[in-house]
Formats: sequence, structure tokens, C-alpha cells
Amino acid sequence: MSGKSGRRIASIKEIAKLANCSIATVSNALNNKGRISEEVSKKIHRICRKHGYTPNSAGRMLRRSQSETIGLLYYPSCAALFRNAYYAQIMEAIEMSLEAASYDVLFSGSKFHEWKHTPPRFVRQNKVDGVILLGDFPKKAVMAAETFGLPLILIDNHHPGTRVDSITTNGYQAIKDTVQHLVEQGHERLAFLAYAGDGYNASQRQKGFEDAVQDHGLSAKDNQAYRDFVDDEEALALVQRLLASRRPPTAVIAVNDTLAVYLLTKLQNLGLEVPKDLGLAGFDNDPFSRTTHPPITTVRVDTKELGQSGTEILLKRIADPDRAQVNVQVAAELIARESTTGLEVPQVLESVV
Amino acid sequence: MSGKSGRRIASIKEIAKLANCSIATVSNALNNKGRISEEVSKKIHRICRKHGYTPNSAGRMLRRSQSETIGLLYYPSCAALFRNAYYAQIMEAIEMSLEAASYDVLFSGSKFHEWKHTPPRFVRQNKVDGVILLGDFPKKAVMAAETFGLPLILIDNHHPGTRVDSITTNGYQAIKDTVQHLVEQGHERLAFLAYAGDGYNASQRQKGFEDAVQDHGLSAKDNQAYRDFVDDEEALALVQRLLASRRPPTAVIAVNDTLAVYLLTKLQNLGLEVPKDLGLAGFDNDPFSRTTHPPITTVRVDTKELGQSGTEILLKRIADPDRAQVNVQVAAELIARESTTGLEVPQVLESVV
DNA sequence: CTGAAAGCGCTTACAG
DNA sequence: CTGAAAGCGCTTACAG
Repeated sequence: MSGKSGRRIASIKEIAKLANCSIATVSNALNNKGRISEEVSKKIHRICRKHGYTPNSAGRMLRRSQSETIGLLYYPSCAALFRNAYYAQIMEAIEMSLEAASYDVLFSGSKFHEWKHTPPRFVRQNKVDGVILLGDFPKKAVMAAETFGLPLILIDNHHPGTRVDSITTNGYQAIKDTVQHLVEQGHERLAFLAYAGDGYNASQRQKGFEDAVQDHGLSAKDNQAYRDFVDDEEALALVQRLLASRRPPTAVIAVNDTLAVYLLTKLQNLGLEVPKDLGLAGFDNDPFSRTTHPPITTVRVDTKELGQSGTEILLKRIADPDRAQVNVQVAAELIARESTTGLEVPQVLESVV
Repeated sequence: MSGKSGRRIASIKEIAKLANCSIATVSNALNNKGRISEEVSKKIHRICRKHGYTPNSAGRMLRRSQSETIGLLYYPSCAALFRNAYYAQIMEAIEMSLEAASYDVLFSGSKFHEWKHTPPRFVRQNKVDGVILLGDFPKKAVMAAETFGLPLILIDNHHPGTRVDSITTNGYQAIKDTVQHLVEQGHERLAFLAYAGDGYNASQRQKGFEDAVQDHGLSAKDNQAYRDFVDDEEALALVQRLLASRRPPTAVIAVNDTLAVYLLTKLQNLGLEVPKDLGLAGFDNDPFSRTTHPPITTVRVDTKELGQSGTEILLKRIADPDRAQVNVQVAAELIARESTTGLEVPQVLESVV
């Protein structure tokens, strides 16, 4: 019944009374500060445990001017990221790391245009000690966030011009691996597809694609990257145009699995066979990519590492604001599946990073 | 440049100085309390806006002993729910409603066994004014939560024995609709499948199944509900046993889409054809259920309504703790797809609720 | 080793 | 209509 005896204790005063000492001593004991006799300290801890007492955060926040809370900001919106299993995994890792560090996580659904000119409410109210930026924030959003005057971390995104810590996946190398795999399967004409609006990650992947094309001595003309569509429908139309061209691609690399799954489903409805008529690869190892028929070749991103290390970087920044800027890259692993192999049993290739 | 001029204002004192008045007047103006001259009030608001000032939450919390923050608790774990698009949608709706009401959302990754005997940290610290319970909490967890002494709401779950407000989907009627649809397709032998551990929702759906079987005058022996498996693998084994029996089911209703998708994928790998050899229906309208081949018949849950109304109920409870207990049921809609119809173009049936 | 006192930023009776 | 003062629960120099 520990922690349940009677009503919850409201304040340090009551503990002090029960322990027959001053509130200063209770505070010191609980924070392991100052010189306190073993005996008194033990008694205080025992009483607190018995009554399930934890210092009121408002009082502590006010005095210490820190909240032990981290704010989470999304781009383009919380809604968009919640729908995505990929980000959900990152958020899960963030949550676990912060929980372990005794920090709470505060959500904000506020969108960039809302804090373009004035920081989000939880920042103005001093409710958070630092902010995690999750999603494909454009540079000016990151610059706006810098004016918060709070420690920041960009998770799964990066902007070379800013002074913000970041952690990203090495998409450059991963797409190189994807191209190599496709070449090994006999492909010579590839297309890389990314939305026009996509930021850092898409650019890295595109660069990996282009460099790999060059490395393998493939024709630049027959192996192009396309960034001139804004949504899935336009992407589909683009692929259809490409397939109808004189020298159509034999495989398509989509910037992520959401797009890859969409293309697969739609192309199949149009009578196309994957991988026979067209190879298809994605990125993220979204759960979806496994359940399609055939399963889709993809790249496994270490979402746990992104969330966990990202959180640690932020906490270090909070502890030491003058610390040197940190930008981490995490390796990713190609997962070859039937959408490019045509084999019944998926063949897993280790990345060469 | 509003809200950006110079460093952020730290306190009400500075505003008072700028406005040439006392902090009491600033506070009253900002909270629209007491009698204040139009002129002074306007000046104060203008200055606050100019400097992007919002009252420090710690000071306000301490004084008012309320936090304008709601805590979110998951079952079985935050990890489990984050992976599920269905819960993500509910969380999105919760977030939006609370944002609109100027409440923040605090996450906790803490699991039930951690707050079995002592409330989660954010409760002990008085960081939240109320708690949302999201997921399939067992009754004793809800009872433990009742000891927090805080307003609670169960979203997508219900426990008849408790005094906790709740909002759930009418799964009873929805499964009745599913059975009706299957009967219309000519099925006479159905199986309903739910995990052994599942709580309220599964029981409601099971009851809907059993009542529908009776309503349609189907053989109880050939139309059974199964609750004797704990994971997807055991469920698959069960279905295989059923299919090998003397009078095998011609269609299976899975308690949710996660299970339905799993069964579809695995059964197809074993050479079975859906819906030719076996009809298959799920629940939740998970995005997955649309991308499988064939798409899976399911039930669309109004996740937005669950999250939004659930939040509103909680806020009303906070405003009036003595309010009568509220338990809401939301209608759900059957979505017939090829996994039970065999048609190329999915046929959408309206529910009869 | 322990405690009295100040003060973090706010709101709210109360006095004027 | 406005302001001085108390006090929410804590931590932290400082005195003893």
C-alpha cells in the first residue's frame, strides 16, 4: 500500500512536519545537497516514499527556472507525422530516452506559420527547456526556431547554414547501395523520384543516386532524378510518361515507402507487373512495404538510434549551451525484397557503410 | 517583426514598468478581470503583443494550482500505440482539440506496472489537470488511475464497474453489420477471432457477432467466436485448424485490421485465395487494409470524433468535477471491399445505426 | 549538520 | 479604477 496511505501529500511543509525538520532540510535531502546526517536523510526519504511525495513541479520550476520538460514541434504538422509509422517510431524512441532522463515530453500541434513571428505558446510560457524539431522543416523555420533562445535539435533533418545540432540518416550511401543492388540485378535504366518540396533527405538521396549512376558508368540520360511533382498522383503520371517513352526505366527508386507503396498499388491496377515489368524500391522500411504483394525493396532507417541519440544530444546541449555544434549521421541498411529481386524468399543484403 | 523586438520579456514586472502601472493591473488586464480602464488595458495588451509576452506558466501554475496541461497514458505502452495508425489518428484529434482549448499535452511512456502502486511522475508533480487513458486498460489499471484524484477519461475503452467517463465505438452494431454483409454474400459459416487478452471492444464485437448469428438463424456450432489465442501466430494456426476441419468457415472476421492483414498475407503465402477460398473482414479501417491485395473489408471508426469528444468530456469534467458520469458511444460504418465481395470496384455500404 | 529567510512569477482578496 | 501585499511550493545562499 506504499504511496496510497491517505490523500496525496501536497507540499514539502507537510513532509517537514512529519520528519520534524525544516523544509530546507527536506529539500536538501531530496536533492542530495548539502551536509545532512544519514539518519535524517533516510527518515525523510522514507516518509516521502510512504506518502508518494514528489516535489511540486511548479514550485521547482519557478525557483530553478527550468521545467524538466522538452517540447516537440512538427513539420508540416503533427497530423502529418502521426499518420506516418516512420515518425511514430522516432517519437517512441524520443519518449523512452526522455522518460529515462526524467524529462517529460510536451506536444504542440502548432504549425510553422503559427510560430513564424512569435514562438509557440509552450516556449513563451517557459514550459520547456529545449525543443525537438521533427520533420522536414525548411531553413527559415529552423532560423525562426533559433530565435526562441532555447536549445534545439533537428532530428532526421539538417540545414548546413544553421547553428543547430542535428542527427540524420546517411541516405546518400543508402541510395548508392540501392543503385548497386539494382545494377547487380541487371538494370541499366533507373529513375529516382522525390517530391518537389522535399528537403535535405531527398537531396542527399538524389545526390547518392546521381553519384552512383556515374560510378557505375551508366548513361546520365537514361538514369535521371525527377523532382518535378508535388503529390502522389503527379508522381504516378510521371512514371506513366516515363514508361511510355522510347527508353523507359526498368526500375524506379522512390524517395520513401509511402510513395513506393502508392506507385505499386496503382501500377498494378493498371496491369503492370512488379518486378517483371518494372523494379521498384523505396526508403524507410515502413511496415507497409512488407505487406504489399510483392514486398518492396527498401532501406531500413535506424529510427531508434535517431530518436535516442537525438535526445541525448539535446540534453547535452541543455547542460552545456556553449558546447560545439554537433551533426551526426547514422548508417542505414538496404533490404532487398521481391519488388526488385523477383525471388520468393527475400534476400537481405548488409550495407557496406 | 512583432514579438521579435529585442530579447524575450521575462516577467510581468517588466511589462508593468513599460506600461507605467502595477503588476496587479497587468495581470487583471491580461485575464480580463476586475475593472480596468479601456485605455490602460489596451496599452498593456499592445505592449505584451509587441514583446511576445505570455505569462510564465510556472508562476501561474503555482498560484492557481492548475497547469493547463493534460497527461496522456497508454496501455499497454506508448510504443505499442505509436506503431498503430489507428491510435495515431485518435492522438491527432486529441492534440487538435486540446490545442484549441489552450491546453498542452504531456506524454508519459510509463507503463501500468510502473504506476500500479504510485501515480506516474507527472501526476505526483502536479503537472497535469487531467488524464486521458488511451488503449485497452484492464479494469484494475482504471481503478488505480481513479486514485490519482484527477479527472479522467477513457478513450476507446470502457469499464462498466468504474466511475470514469468514457467514449467508445459501437462495435456491437458494426460487427452485426459485417455479419449481415457476409450473409448477403452467401456465407453461412463464419468465425470471429479476437485475442484472449482483449478487453471491452473485443467483447462488444464478439457479442455483436453472436447476436447476429442468432438473428440470422445461423448454426451456432458452425459460427463460433474464438478467443483462445494470444498472438498473430497462434491465430494463424487456429485458422489453419478451422480450415482443415469438417465444416470449415467460409469467412473470418478478425477483431482488427492488424490481425486481418497478417492473416491475409500469411494465408496467401500458403496458397489460399481471398475471397475465393475464404472471405476476410477486419476492423478499424487501418490504412494497411486498403493497400493489401485484395483490399480488406473493414469498419471505419470515427477516430476524430473519439479524440475530439473525448477531450471535450474531460475538459467539462475538469470544469465541474461533480458532473454526472458520461459514457458515449459513437457509430461506425462498414466498408465492404474485395476481400469479401470479390468485385473489382469496392462497394461501400452505409451502416444502419 | 540544520534552519530562517529571501525570492522565483504570478493571482487575488483587500484597501483606497 | 488602481496598487500594495500576501502567498502558492520550492531552492539556495547564509547564519548558526
